[in-house]
Amino acid sequence: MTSVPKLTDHTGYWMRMVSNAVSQEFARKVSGEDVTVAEWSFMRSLYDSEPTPPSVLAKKMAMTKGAISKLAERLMAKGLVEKTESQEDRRAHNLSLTTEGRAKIPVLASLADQNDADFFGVLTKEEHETLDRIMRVLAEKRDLKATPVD
Amino acid sequence: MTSVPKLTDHTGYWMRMVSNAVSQEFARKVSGEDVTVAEWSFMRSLYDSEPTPPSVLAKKMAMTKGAISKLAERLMAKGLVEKTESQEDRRAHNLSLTTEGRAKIPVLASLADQNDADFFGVLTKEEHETLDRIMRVLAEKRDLKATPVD
DNA sequence: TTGATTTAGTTTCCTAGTCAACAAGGAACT
DNA sequence: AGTTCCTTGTTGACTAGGAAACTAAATCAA
Repeated sequence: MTSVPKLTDHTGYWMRMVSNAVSQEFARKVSGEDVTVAEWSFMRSLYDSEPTPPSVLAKKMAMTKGAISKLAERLMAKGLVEKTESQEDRRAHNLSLTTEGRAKIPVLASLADQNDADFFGVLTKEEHETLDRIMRVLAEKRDLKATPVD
Repeated sequence: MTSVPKLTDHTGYWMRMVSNAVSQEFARKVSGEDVTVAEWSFMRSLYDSEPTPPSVLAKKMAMTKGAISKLAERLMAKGLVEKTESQEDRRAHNLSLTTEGRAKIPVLASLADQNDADFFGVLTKEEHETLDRIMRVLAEKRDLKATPVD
């Protein structure tokens, strides 16, 4: 018998399901701070290297510059990010967190910690470590460096 | 020192990254058959239980009925799915694969196999089995039953 | 220095979802 | 039967992102 494999026969299927659930739950958590997952990712990336041009953020987050442009605009509208014109290059500008934006970082980070704990806390320490290691191996093999967002 | 955890400190981060890469690569593969990942998932779900009402598909795929309605319309436009009116309930109808749609299933399924192999083939057999098991445990704990799509 | 090419960022159009409002049929209660 | 409530599916408004066209500025080449 040559039966067609089921959706559930693939590891990718389960990973997508779990990953989506993790993201959705995290989205729910951060929505209390009036922020989306993409916005958190943007802000956390910025936190490491302010001020930073949009083009660098785009690379870091593996998003198009168009998407970054719109994301930055939303964050500026919320007063969490600000733009400063570049001196050297009149096309360019740099993005930074506002005081308000920076103040949110530890709050959001602790929600991220909490989310990981909520999902992976059911695993044994060893299982969790194994999972983490395998994910990093897979990312490494594919040369995945960016911050995924959706 | 109370430093803020990095994005990369969370297992969820790596999982989202790997999962997105798996999905994107699969999307690329099935696009050659002029089908999206959501469409594949829809068709494969249907394959198990034709004919089936949209409402059941929505549950199975964890999508809103609105999304299913539009997805079904796209698939009908492509001639891969067809609709038959229900006899008992004049609001309802059932969805089935067309002959053409059914013929695509084994092709797409083998692309799914290929995709899993491409990504997880770099792991040892034991690692792959462990990963698969952990994913199923996590899905089980959260009572995740549906077919994720994006 | 001027013309061509490259780069930075924005904007427009498209896709694919959610959510909420809706129409219409069915079911249940009186 | 009539009223109310529930269920089925569709639609429209909205959101978030990608792709590509576009603008303006910088760089490079002759």
